[in-house]
Amino acid sequence: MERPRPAKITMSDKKQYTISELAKEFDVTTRSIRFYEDEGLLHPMRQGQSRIFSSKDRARLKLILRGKRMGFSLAETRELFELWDETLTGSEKQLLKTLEVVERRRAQLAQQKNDIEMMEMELDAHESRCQEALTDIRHKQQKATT
Amino acid sequence: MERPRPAKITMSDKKQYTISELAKEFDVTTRSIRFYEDEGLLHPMRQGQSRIFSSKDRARLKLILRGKRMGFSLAETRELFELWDETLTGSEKQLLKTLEVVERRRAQLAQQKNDIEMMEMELDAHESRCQEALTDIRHKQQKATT
DNA sequence: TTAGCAGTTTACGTAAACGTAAAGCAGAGG
DNA sequence: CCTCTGCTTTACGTTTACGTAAACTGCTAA
Repeated sequence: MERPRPAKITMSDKKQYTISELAKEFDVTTRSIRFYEDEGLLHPMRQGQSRIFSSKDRARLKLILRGKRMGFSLAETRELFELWDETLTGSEKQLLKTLEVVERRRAQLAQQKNDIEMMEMELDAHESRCQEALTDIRHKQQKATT
Repeated sequence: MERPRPAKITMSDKKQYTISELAKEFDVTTRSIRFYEDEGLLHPMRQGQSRIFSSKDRARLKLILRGKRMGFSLAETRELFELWDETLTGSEKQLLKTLEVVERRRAQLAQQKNDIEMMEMELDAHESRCQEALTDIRHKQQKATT
């Protein structure tokens, strides 16, 4: 009787996602995703009582996680989201404020790049010291066994 | 009677610091500094009951704060400190483990650099959109006043 | 029909990183 | 001598970002 399947959630082109799909893809718990929704960072639709996430939600989740890796709080990320959204509807004053925020973020990124470079240099230095200490130790072992 | 001042803590070459000096210099609260000590990240000497911080402590505080800007937890920073310290005394096994950790950090930094680049591109894009929206608005205002 | 997931809400628990209030000691200046 | 200022400890409070448990719903496979 091959009836057409009852309109599965997962369409072939994947414009929609279940909570566990996203959880698996990005390696976060469903709890976290729900929490992000509660905090106003994601706005999934509902089918019955189940959440359905759009590709926009997916993109946002990706941004949230990137923000976390960069040390941003959820509040900061939410602030960015809200600014982005206001870009479409905002007044001139709003837009100017947004540009200011963008500049501040840029400065922050510059600082972070600096921090990363310093950190890399230190890693280099300590790696060298480590290597030296290692060859030293091995040298001594060599001598001890002769 | 010009006696020599009673051995002031602050020598001219500044190898020692009080808690509030460091707090001011790095714009953190004294509470935070004490907390870092409690967590084993700083090890100030004592003069009576007052803390005296060495320039090593100062350097470490700088590293702690940099770590925070990069999104590191205090535990992660402490782990690094401990590894650095072990470099001097560690066994071969210890040193190899340290090298592993260094590699992991490097990978993390690479990821962060990537994240930052992406973020910068997005800031560029949104800034452009903002600028467009602004000229649009101003255009309309121009028309409205003619 | 029953069992078993996957999902839901509600709510209390927890770890990290401090904030903040209380209460006390110590030296310097008036 | 008294007070002020800075430092100290002790300890409870707070925010963020979830973890975890309980109890319920709805679909699907056996």
